[in-house]
Amino acid sequence: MLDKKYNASEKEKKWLDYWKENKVYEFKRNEKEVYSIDTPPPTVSGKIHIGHIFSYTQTEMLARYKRLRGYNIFYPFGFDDNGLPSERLVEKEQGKRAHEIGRENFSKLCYETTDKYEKDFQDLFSRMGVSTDWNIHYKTVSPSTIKISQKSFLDLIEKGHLYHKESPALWCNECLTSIAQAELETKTIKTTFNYINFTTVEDNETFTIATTRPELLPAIVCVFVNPNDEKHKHLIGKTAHIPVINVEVPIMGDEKVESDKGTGVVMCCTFGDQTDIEWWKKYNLPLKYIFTENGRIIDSVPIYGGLKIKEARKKIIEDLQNGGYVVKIEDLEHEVQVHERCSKEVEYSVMKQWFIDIMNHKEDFIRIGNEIKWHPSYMHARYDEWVNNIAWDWCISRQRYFGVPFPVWYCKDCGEPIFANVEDLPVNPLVDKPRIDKCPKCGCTEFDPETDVMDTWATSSITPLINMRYGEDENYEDILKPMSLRTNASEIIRTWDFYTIVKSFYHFGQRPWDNVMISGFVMANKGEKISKSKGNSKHEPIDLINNYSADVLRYWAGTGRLGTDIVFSEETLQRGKKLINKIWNVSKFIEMHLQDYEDKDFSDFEYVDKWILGRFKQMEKSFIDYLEEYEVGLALNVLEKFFWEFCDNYIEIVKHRLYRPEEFGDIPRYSGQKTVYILLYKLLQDFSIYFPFLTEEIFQELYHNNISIHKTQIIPLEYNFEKEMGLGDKLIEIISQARGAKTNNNVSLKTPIKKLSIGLSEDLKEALNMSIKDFSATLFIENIDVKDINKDYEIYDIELDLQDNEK
RNA sequence: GGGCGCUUAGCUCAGUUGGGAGAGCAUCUGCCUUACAAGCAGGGGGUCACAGGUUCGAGCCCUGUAGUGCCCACCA
Repeated sequence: MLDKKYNASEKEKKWLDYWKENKVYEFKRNEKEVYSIDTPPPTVSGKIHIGHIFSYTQTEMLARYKRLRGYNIFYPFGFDDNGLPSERLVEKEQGKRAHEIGRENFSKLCYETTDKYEKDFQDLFSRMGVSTDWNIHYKTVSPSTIKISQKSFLDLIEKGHLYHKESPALWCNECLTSIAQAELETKTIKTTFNYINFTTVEDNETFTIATTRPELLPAIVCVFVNPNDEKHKHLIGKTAHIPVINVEVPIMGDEKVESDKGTGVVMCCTFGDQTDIEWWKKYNLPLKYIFTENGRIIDSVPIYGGLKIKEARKKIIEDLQNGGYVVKIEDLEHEVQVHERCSKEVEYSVMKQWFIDIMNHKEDFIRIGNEIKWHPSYMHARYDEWVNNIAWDWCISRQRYFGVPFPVWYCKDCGEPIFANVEDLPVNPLVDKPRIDKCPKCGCTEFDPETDVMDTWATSSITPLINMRYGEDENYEDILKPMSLRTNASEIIRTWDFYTIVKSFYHFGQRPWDNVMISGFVMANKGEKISKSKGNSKHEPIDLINNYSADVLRYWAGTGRLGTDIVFSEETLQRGKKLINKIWNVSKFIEMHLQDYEDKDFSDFEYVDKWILGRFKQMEKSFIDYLEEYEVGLALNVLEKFFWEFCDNYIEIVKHRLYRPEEFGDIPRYSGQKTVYILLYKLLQDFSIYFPFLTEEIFQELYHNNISIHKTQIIPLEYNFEKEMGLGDKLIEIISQARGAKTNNNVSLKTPIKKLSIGLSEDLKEALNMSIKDFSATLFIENIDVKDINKDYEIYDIELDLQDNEK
């Protein structure tokens, strides 16, 4: 028998052990169709906050739904322990920078630290009831992942989509590495807008340029004006003299200059921004690179060499002012691009880097985006927007330590790259040697290893390949090309989703998944996103689980609409707690009345039973429709609404029949038993998506016809009770009004109704006749006076027996 | 400045082809009813952000404005 009260913490532990022991969520190849989910590997350097719980749980619910629909679920978890975030975590824990610790030791520390955090993550997700098979989980830095990532690299080399080139790249002089466009964030900073006078060499005409970055003057290679700018176009073709540093550069015209921005005259430096790079390429301008990799001016620049960028800015402004070249200085607040990992302003560097070709295949990436079904559909536009506006090939070189090494050496003499053989992977070029003993190009016998490591996203983007064990003897390539579903929040559409599509297209020429499901964000308050920097995540997931239970927290995570932000709300948790309590109580009630029940073929249902079965069928259709659109929250809405109606109306009606067979008859009682037997089973199945623990406990106690409720299948009801449904709803309205009459008289609902005078349509009269016993018992009616009318129904008079109340 | 969302009761949120404005919490009033007082029944509470437009009819469709969120651009 079910306990009087449901003890969540005790039961949740019990079923976690049970599921593990019985391998309920184990993935095994079988004849069933596979449904596969590519779920985001959380960064172990971060903390799991309720935002993660929100989106991961929604995915998990989908996995449970598909499992109940008979699919073989391939649902692995991964951990992202790769790259800079892990390095920064270790540096923070050690209180030292990576280069102080040394490459070998530092990598070791990274492995140890990430292992430790992974364990915590795994425990937390398990506690939430995540139905993953931990045997197929992966991490983004492990020998097998490195192997697959290097294999991916070599495949792209072979296919000609990867190239090594000296080219301007975004550079972070805090992290001392190049970064990709996708790793940029914007930040508002206060700076000054400096108006500086230049002169023409030819006729000594003064003109003014405005810049926020005067320290770039030594890097100036050209001055641009718009050829249609009446005020300035006469300058084109002349030569500009740059004050203080005393160099002369040409003045040229380009349409891209906006005459109403600043003074309408722009200096082009190598490099200050994206436009500089465009012009540098377009007009084949010289390269004057003036920054060191750690953010200083190179020594060869007179006066300013050796200064930090901001010191140089200050000094050059002073020098310009002293020379009388500064017209004015305005305070300015503007957005700059910063590295998302450290929030420091980025610069541009020019060095040899590995790039993946993006620009030549944008149309293919758009086409693949069109082949994927996006949930909700409007998220597709964000993907298109990003792909259409991307301006760079993807730089995957990082001048860091902890990451996937490039399987590459370079000839010491001619620089020819020597690639590792696929069968030797994984390789670490710092330790391993190339197979060949001399350079095929120049014959030199010495090689330098590539010291860079790959961008984190270069590996994260192949999670489908990691999942399918790409290129291994035993693999899942046959069932995971493409995977069924990718899930993530909207902010990484541009990175994770996009890069995964790029890789999948290059490796297989096809989409990586059929569907993408995008979740919303959890807000701390209205209009305030939860973020680490604000420290506004007030609730630790583990505390919430301990205080409320995993099922309750899952309820919160399972509310709301896909892709829509929600505010964390303790009231929603309370609501979930009440719902769970209600499910428990009604199950106890049903269990009590099924003690002598034997399931057998029976279709002669009582009228009211047909009504509730019909209602369930109607609800279940919309429940399933929502889930097929990945709307777990909306599905829960309709389920919950039905459930309360089931309790408050149907159970209240049927209980008399269940309690008193001598009064109602054995067959009507059996009809009620069969109805609650079927409906509780189906309700438990539907709720099991949201409350895996609670429903398992009840299922094992009442039905136990399977090793787990999570291994059962949802099979829609075949009954067709269209007619009973509509009329039944009307009868409920009448019952509700009669109950209202009692409440309005401040008497108990048990108070007998002496006489109910009511007018009914023909249909309703028939319906009432068919359920008259249930109807009377529910309302404690002694006498009904029924008239014929044209409309559905009308209550003329309710006469209550108020004697008890008057004493 | 651009793309895509959001704005509905005091709070948290639903509202699926345009026709009834809803749920939970909070609040008020009753009720111990052979599952459940962590419950049951009932009431009050909304110019559906604002302004126009289309339509017999708009929370829903169109245009604009404001606030807000994600992403991007803007470093002249």
